[in-house]
Amino acid sequence: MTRRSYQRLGEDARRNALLEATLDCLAEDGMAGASVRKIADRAGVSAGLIRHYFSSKDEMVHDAYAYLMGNLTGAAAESAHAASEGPAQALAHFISANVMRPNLSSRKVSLWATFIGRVRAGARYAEIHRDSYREFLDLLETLIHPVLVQHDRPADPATCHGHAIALNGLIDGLWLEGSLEHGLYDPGRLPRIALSATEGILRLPDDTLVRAAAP
Amino acid sequence: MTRRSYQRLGEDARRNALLEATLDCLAEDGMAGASVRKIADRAGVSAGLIRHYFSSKDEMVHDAYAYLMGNLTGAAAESAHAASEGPAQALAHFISANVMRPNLSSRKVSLWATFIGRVRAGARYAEIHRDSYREFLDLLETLIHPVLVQHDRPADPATCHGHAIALNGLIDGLWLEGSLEHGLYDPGRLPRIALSATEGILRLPDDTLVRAAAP
DNA sequence: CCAACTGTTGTACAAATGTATAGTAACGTC
DNA sequence: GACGTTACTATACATTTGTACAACAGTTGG
Repeated sequence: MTRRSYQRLGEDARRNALLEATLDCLAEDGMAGASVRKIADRAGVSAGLIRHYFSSKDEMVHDAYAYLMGNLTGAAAESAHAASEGPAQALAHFISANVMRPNLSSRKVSLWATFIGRVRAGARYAEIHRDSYREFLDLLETLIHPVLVQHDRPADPATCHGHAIALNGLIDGLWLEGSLEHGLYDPGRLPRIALSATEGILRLPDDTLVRAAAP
Repeated sequence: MTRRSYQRLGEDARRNALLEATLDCLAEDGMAGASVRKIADRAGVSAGLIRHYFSSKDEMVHDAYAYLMGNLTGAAAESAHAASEGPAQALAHFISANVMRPNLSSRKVSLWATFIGRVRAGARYAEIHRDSYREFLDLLETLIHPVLVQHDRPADPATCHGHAIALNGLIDGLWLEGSLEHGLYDPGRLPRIALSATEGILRLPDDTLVRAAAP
């Protein structure tokens, strides 16, 4: 019996490769099709290895969820951080980034939805969801507040929180439908729609954010 | 060998029972856990019967998706239709209905998300999604237009369409997070948040819709 | 260059899966 | 009340699943 040759990888490299392979399989075939054998195949290792890194398949899938959400929020937060011309620009860039590539991606939406479908029944999924959602809301609130102050709009915590909830809904929904590429409209219109809607929700003068987002 | 006694049901009754059982199983265990045996158990029939009504398990799941979406949009459309005091009230009721029970339901969101996760890879899922999304957008546009006219706001088709996209995003996102019961805020606040945000997006005077929705 | 460590492979196994099919019994019809 | 139709049950079968485990080989330190 000849045995496959292989390369020993460090703890983290192999772990990440397995998580990426898990996400690939999940994006293609959903929970039903992501078997340990397919995942191992995709990662270029044998099925048995998975249990060397994760105590069960479930644990691996949970970790893959947390890994995905970290990437998603991280990418959007970065583009807000990169904006240096005042709070309106930071908010505008953050919102735009969420409805443009690379965040706007059918693969990412598919994964996100597959996991969301498990939140109700799986306590661990619910935990990861709640954490990433809270992080997103907090981020939004800190971006909204200075913009409201700048335009002399009410900016008490309750108002900010309500606005953050509404904006998160808007972003989630637009990101979702835009990513699914159903061909009902051009996703290129999304940033403008999102910014204009945000101006309305926050009762800012028209074009405040649209102008801030322009290059 | 004693054989289970049973009752012969009409074509439609049994079909619907199987679709409901499918949704129940999907809501609990996702695609991975919804096996023909579990579904048959839940419906109180033997596993073999499924193939008498559906040519394959996949076909049954597809049908269950279409069945679910029909119910969701139908319920919201009804509450808009029931409003008889002008266009603002119809729009306000439609939006409220989408972020309140019975549409606000963790079971429904779980199902919806599980299906959305399959849209990318399954052509039939994509078709059902596109159809139900288009129906929702059209419905929104016909509700928005008279309200804009009433308040002397621009109401050309392009503007209406953009507003419908934004509103759909807002509704989707709020419905989703509200249904997941993560405990980060009180879902009872959602109708007010949704209506206030809609006023902003459509640039209507404050409280126009909030007042219209009041009993 | 050898020895110890452990990342990695391959195989084994019971349980669960979708489908196929033979046979049974409930119901409408005459 | 016998009869034919068919909704329905039960069993069988090949595949796939998650997990377990023994054997192997790449790597590191001496």
